Amino acid sequence: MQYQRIKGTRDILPLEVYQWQYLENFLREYFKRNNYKEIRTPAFEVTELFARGIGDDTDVVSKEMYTFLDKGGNSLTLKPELTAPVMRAYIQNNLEQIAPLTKIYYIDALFRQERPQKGRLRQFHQFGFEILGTPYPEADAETIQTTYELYRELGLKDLQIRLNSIGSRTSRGQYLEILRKALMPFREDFCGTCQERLEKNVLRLFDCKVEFCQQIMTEHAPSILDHLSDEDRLHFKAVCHLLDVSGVPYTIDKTLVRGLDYYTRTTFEITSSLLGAQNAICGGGRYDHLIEDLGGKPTPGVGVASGIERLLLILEQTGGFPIPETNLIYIITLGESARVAGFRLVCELRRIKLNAQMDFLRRSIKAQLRDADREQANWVVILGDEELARKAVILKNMKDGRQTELALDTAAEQITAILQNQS
RNA sequence: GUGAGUGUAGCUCAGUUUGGCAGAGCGACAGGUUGUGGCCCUGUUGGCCGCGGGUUCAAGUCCCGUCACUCACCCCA
Repeated sequence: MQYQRIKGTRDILPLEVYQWQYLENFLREYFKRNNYKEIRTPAFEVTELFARGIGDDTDVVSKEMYTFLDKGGNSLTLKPELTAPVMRAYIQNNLEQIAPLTKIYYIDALFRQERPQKGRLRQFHQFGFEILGTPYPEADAETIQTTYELYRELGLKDLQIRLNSIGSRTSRGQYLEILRKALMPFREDFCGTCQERLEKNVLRLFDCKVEFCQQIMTEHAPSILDHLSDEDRLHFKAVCHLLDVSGVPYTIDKTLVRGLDYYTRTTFEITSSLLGAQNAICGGGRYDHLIEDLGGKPTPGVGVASGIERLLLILEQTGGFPIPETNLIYIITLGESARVAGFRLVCELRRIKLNAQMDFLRRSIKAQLRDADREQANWVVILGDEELARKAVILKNMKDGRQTELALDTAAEQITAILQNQS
């Protein structure tokens, strides 16, 4: 048996890696343009960080983490999520001392031990960004607007933005009691998992796909939006207004509850019909207590995380990738001494920063040309013993097939001149 | 953790119903053109039919087991 990839991981092969590079280049340029600075954190952290940050009772922490003991007996975990590590770095490095407001982004690999399916992997990648230091709705609105605009620039269409407020911690606590009380009378009518949810995590009842459960919920579940504090309501209205003003389309979905414990007030999610059952391309929201929960000074924050594999899945279907340019100059040689001269020419071209390559398989001219074509070379240099004898090379344009003869000694300079002339 | 589907050439898949020589297209390689790519034509290469056991004169095909992958549930990006 050959060695195999670990379940839920993927090889990114040479022919598809340009898609990743295209996206990564775009993201770095986009974030630079929007004045976000990159942050990179280690691949693993102490397990405690995630238990505290994400919440012990969440699925991510309770059953999906890659956790192990190091030789010192410390419990460490491959990061299943990025906000908590970024907050740890923010606190540990006193970033709040540098400026009262911090805008940071990241592109990174994450690990969760789940059953893989479409758009879900055990090692997957996210990019995301965070705005730290402000409680005001402008930051919430910028987070959503910036994410939406990013997708729009990539050419994505038919995105649904779902927006909700789950209130501050106090008003949410009160609401959860009201919700539980309102649903208790129907306890027996719910499906098995929902009966458990009623005990452990009432908010999740909104997610159930069983029709009858949904019917009970629409008929009898009070909306969180009716139980927000005045401050929460004003904040939410302000976020909506700013989105209206900036032309970002959204729908308020009072059933949207994010699965991580740290969220307060604003939560949102953007979905695409081009994905499978896991149709969220990103999710995010406000977290006003996370930093203090992790031992920092009370600092409000808001942010978003977007799945890179899911984004690529969409771009693949919409033909969102530009064709990569090679600018390859392929040197074809025929004969022993021509091969040596050709090698020299390749080196010379590379020295002046041109993309040059020669055949290493000593193939026929036909095979070398076929290879040049496959490699999408724009130009081919043909150098056989015949040409060598008269100190010349043939330069062939692969687009129109025309050939000209150049002097071997000055071939590199002449090629440079031709390329410059052309563009 | 639960459920369903699929495993045959490098890739995409026929062949399984009704057991009887292991197939196609694409790709790769070569020839058609003494030293000229793509298009076309011809040929060549390429297989533990996922793995193990069973039934049978005979198994890719039927039976049992097992592994892997995919999709879905839970939950999330």
